[in-house]
Amino acid sequence: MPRPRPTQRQIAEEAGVSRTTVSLVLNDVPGVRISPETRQRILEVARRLNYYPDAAARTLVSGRTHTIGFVLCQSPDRIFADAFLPEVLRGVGDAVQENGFRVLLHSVEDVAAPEAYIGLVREKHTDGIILSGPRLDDEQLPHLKAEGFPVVLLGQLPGSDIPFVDVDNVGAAKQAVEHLIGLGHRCIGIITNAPLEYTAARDRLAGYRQALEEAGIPFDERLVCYGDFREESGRVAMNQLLDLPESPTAVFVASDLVAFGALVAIKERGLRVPHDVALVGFDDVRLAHYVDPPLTTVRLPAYELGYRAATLLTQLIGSEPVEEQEILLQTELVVRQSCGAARR
Amino acid sequence: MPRPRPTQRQIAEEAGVSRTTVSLVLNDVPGVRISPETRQRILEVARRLNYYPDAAARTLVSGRTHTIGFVLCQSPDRIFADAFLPEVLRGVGDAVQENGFRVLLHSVEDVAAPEAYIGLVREKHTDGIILSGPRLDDEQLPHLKAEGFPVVLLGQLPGSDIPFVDVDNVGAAKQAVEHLIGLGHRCIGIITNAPLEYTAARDRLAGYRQALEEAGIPFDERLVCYGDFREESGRVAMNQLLDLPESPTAVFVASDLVAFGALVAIKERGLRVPHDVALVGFDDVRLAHYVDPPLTTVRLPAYELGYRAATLLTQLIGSEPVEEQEILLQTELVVRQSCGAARR
DNA sequence: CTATAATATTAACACGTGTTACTGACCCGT
DNA sequence: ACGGGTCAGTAACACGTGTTAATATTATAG
Repeated sequence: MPRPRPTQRQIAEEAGVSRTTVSLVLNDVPGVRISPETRQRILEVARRLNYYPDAAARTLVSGRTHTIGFVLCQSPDRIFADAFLPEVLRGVGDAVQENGFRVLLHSVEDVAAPEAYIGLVREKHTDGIILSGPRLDDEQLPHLKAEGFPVVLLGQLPGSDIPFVDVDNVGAAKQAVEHLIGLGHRCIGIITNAPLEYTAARDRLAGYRQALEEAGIPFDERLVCYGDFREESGRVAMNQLLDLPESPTAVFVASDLVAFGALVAIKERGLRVPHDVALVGFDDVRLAHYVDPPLTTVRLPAYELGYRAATLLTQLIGSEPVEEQEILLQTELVVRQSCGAARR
Repeated sequence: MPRPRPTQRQIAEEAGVSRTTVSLVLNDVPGVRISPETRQRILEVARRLNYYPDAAARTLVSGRTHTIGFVLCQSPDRIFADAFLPEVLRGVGDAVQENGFRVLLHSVEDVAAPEAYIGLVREKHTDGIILSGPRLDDEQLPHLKAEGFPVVLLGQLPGSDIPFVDVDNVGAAKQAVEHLIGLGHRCIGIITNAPLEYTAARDRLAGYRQALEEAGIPFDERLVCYGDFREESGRVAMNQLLDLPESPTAVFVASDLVAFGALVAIKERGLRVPHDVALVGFDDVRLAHYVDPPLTTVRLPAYELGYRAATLLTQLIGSEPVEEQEILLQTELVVRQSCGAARR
């Protein structure tokens, strides 16, 4: 029969001391004087018995779980989020390990459901949570915020002052469009990644407008079309653009997936990329490297998103004074062939 | 200042009963008679105070965490595993939610490290673990097995009798090769997904041989080349095959990523797929749909892998008698254009 | 030699819950 | 009136740990 797990009591008995002393030694409590011999003896016994502290008991008495919750909201943009999830999780994992925390994963289908993820908090499974893909219709979030429970958003929630980590969508889009302008294009269209209810979509459109403005190119509403995460929406949108009397010579598509649809639409008309239409995408999905022609796009720092979010959260949990609680990460333009830069 | 979380004691006071009664009512303990009025009163107070039981206290006294660990071993085949991780995790998530469990995610860089994931178990964070990508050099696993700690492997470990869930690699490879044979090919090469130290690679090669044998096609060692997860290895291997005096008219590549490399090699020689060389891959990575020509491949049931593994684990934890503890999931051949079936 | 201080260790409480054995109260049949 | 039985509820223990206030022991100073 398997002997039971060793406890501090057993160590105490074998070492001939009280359980209190064992606890003090094992936790290396500062400001407490224990003789070196006793200390040594206890450590030896603990090692011999292969002692590990009981997480539940520790949590119960200390009130801290040393665990963070990673809440994954399965919105329509899940398709996009999925592509980066492994990288983001690696970042989160590395960060929490450095700080002695663990990760409780929780995916939520319907954020509106009252019991969505609140149990993680109320039952004290976690000391804080990362909310990936936060929604405005989230009923619970304001409560948590009000109670001072540590929360970090992966993504943004307009009008809330909850700490977040996100991509600098405005800057990234601006950079992409500037690149097209630099290649000599003056008539540049945009296909958004999603309807404008989504912050990311609005921001990327804003970046597009900023780039035009700074280059002195007038904004033309007809050159703006809307995607909805899915490939097919890109095909439809691109066809709209190509049907214009003056169709654009370049298009910034604010999502790689949508860009693939746009690519299909262009090919269906017998046109060529980048010769007839230059294309720049957004996300740098793995696929982007492989399509024909390889897609110029904006790379998201997925690993860093996770790493920074988890780091920020552990700081908040530790009540450390945190200088920046709203982090916008820079992106990187990956130039391939779809923009026409290579052929110059 | 935020008032403290309500406990059973507070409920007891407000309802004018003992704490024991509160516990009995909230847990709906069978075989205990409590008057309907008291019962009702307690439930109302609990609801009014927004009571949630404390997970740590519950775990401490019951010995059960209602949590499973998902241990992700980052082996060289991580590149492959990543592609399916989100789907697998969805499956795990759904299964555990149905059974009232949670998921503690833990990624491990170096399995050989003694403290790799053993803390999850020793500190009693979990009631059982799913080990994704188990390795033979795992020192801890035999101990856990010996102690009867519930473990389910996602993947196989030859020579161990630990419960596992995996893809039927032999059957899948056989099915793929049979398809090529059905299309009239007699000289069929294979590029493995990995060196033969990997069980999956051995099994897929075995499936290839079985298909040939049953069709009465002699096995030719020269038609076997080896990949190592990465694209580049596919390019090299395909070049070897194409350099043969009698080069194959069809090749089964036991990994999509490696197949992409093979595709490049073929194109570099000015040959065409499937006209000159037919190709079948393995995994059905998202990319497979997009390359030119779209890759015929074997689809892995990623969601189901996760779902079944988690379900099996919760059964083992509950000491339920489980009929099959070694589960091989069937795959699905996805016919696209790279195999030449479409043009018939 | 006594008063004070430093050192080494411990008893006792707290955390919030699950569970068992026990106590009253009440009713029934004789 | 009294033993036996159901009903409704409770006291008490257990789980393993962190932490504070107190105690025994020894050293130091006056």
